Amino acid sequence: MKATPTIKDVAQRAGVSPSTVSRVIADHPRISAATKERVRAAMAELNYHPNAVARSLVRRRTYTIGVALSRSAEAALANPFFPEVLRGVGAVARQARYFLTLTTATSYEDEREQCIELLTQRRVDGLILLASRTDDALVDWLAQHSYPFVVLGRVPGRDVPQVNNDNVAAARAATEHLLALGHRQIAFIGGPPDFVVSVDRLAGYREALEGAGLRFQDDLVVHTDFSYEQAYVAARSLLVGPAVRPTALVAIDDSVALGVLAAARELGLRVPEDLSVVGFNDSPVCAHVAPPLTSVAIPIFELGAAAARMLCDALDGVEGPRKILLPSRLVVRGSTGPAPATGKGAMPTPRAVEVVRAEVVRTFGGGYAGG
Amino acid sequence: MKATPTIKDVAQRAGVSPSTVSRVIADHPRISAATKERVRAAMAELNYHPNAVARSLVRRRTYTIGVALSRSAEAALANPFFPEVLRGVGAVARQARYFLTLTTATSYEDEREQCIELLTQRRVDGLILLASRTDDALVDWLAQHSYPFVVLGRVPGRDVPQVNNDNVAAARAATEHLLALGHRQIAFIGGPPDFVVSVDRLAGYREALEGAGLRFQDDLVVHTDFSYEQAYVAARSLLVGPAVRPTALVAIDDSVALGVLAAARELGLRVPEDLSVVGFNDSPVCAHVAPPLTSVAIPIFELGAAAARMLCDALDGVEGPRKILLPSRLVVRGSTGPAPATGKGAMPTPRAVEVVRAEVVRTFGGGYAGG
DNA sequence: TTGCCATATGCAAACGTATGCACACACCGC
DNA sequence: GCGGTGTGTGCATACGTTTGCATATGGCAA
Repeated sequence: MKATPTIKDVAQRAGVSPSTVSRVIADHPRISAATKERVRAAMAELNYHPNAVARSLVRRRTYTIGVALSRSAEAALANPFFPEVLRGVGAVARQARYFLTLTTATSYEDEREQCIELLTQRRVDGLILLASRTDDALVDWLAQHSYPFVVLGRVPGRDVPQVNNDNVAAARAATEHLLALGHRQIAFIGGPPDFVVSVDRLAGYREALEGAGLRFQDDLVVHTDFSYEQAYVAARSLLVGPAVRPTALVAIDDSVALGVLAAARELGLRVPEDLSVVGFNDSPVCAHVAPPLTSVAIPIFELGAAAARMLCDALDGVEGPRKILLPSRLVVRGSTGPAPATGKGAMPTPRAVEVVRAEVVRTFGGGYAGG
Repeated sequence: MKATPTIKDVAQRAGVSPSTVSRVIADHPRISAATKERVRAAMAELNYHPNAVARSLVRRRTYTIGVALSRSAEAALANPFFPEVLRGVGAVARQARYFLTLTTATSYEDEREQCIELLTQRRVDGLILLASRTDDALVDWLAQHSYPFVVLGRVPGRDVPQVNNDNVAAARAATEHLLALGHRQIAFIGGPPDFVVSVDRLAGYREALEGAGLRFQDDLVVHTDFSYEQAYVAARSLLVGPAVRPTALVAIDDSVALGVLAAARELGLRVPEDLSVVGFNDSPVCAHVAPPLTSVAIPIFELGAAAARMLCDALDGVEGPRKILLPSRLVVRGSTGPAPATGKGAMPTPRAVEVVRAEVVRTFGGGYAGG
């Protein structure tokens, strides 16, 4: 393979100067049609392609954005979140002529280091990062050095560009679904308490309870990580504990809900007759387990797409909203049903929701897209 | 934010020339310890970071590798393949001081275009790509232009650098496991026939049958895509067809196996009493469905890591194998059991495998790591 | 003819770094 | 005192583009 042709080779071949070739590449209006054609012919003959590195150097733009997703436990393997958000980011980025560079780290610190490296070395023009913890040193650093970035998730108390789904509304809707089915003892299995998503979903759960005039009970709430195994343990403790056994349960993630299903099966509890279960994320597996899992569908692709749109706009100097909140959908399947009749006169079951194969979908939440 | 400091600012501050600063960055042995210290102090004071773009231009290396995974149906959402292979690639790449750029495309053609763009524009030093189809125009193009690349998968009949798991051996082992349980009517649900993985796993299935003295029967083989829904349809056709109903089934993917489980449930067939099922990939969900799914575990992380190692070595001029074949593990769970006794005198069940909660793991396959 | 404007192109200087070569200096042995 | 060797640093130039400014050319009005 001979040396890659440069702009000079093309210039020589077309009988013009390198600057003219450069202007042809940019489709400059002051270059005559005849010259453009001749130069383009030369480029084709030599199979010339502009060197992106050299362009980046002089334009001071790489047209690459960094994506940091691995920093969260949510991006774990079983979770469809990771590839789906990347699809969304990629679709918009490509359309806006940006490339993607991503970090792959195992620890929070390593991830932070990689992001800083990407920006200080000017390998990327901006960053999209998944923010999960309630306090995040990287976000502070980025804001302080005024690097362009967009956060996927919510950063409490900091006014930074962010895209999120309305987790409070989502959890409220999930809980209200159970309330509407007549449940009164509703438990909540949350994630680590230093995760924003845990805080928000717990808040939504609480709002729904209090909105229905019920008391928030500490002993119906348990925190785990996002794993199936931990959820299994947590569910057992909730279901065989000394307290009144809950008839319904909101799980912070589908994998957690699967752990709950396993625990219930083990304890001889039927779902949904004895226990209703709601999960989050509407991962593909929800439709494929027995019973099919009722779950809150998060618009993952759209989250990624919105974040990319926001960042690309900022980089291209286009005005736009700096905060976006996307709505979710409750997908009702077989794992939720009417509350069992209690011994003492049976709570009324307001109205049964169709729970068979057909999925009942409801949309809710979203908003705050102000500048 | 003031302008980013350059090597010249550091030089001025340290009272040396830019070239000396450059040599300090590279830890050149001919720079005195005193000078090095002074320059490093200046770098720290100015918060200087070398500009990667400028370095790339003059070194003619970006220290970035492109990763193209979205080109395969295998990389679909529900599939843990995608993030896991990326983890493997990322771990090795980072260690070798390379960054990752990835393509996100929806079509095969778009993906091809993006890869070519990455290489011709010199945005990346090399490419790792998932090759799934039996014929692949991109692989030809890469080889012809002698760009550095490594294929994840197998490219039949082309001698290109590649990393793969031994799909023939894996499918053979899965089938032999069923044979050992006494099954004689074993069906196979494969993927699209123009996928190498389909061809290889079918070949392994066939080898196992013929090794046991059984005839390969066309009507026990069905091709679908990798989706749950299509698998459900295919499984129904196999299980209610006019032919003798199979007592066991090898599915090309876990999602396909889940579709089979659903079809069986629907038809009132018990698993594993009436039908044994084996899947591929050992995705996390396998352990969490009822019955837990026996599956062939592919070393996905290791595939990614090996591919990255191979590419980085090639880029760094290090000698190494150009083909790697990794072994797989059969993870036996509850979805496979002894063949049901036939009316006419019952096939002997050679030996029961432990199938309860505990997982029986066996390793097999692998090889061909020659230069 | 002169002057002026529009159009089309070239010149040269950037962008921030790496590196071959020259050079200054000190030290050494003869 | 000389050539020789080693050590530490600077000078230029190169990497492949983009772009502000200058300039050449032609047409046209005065």
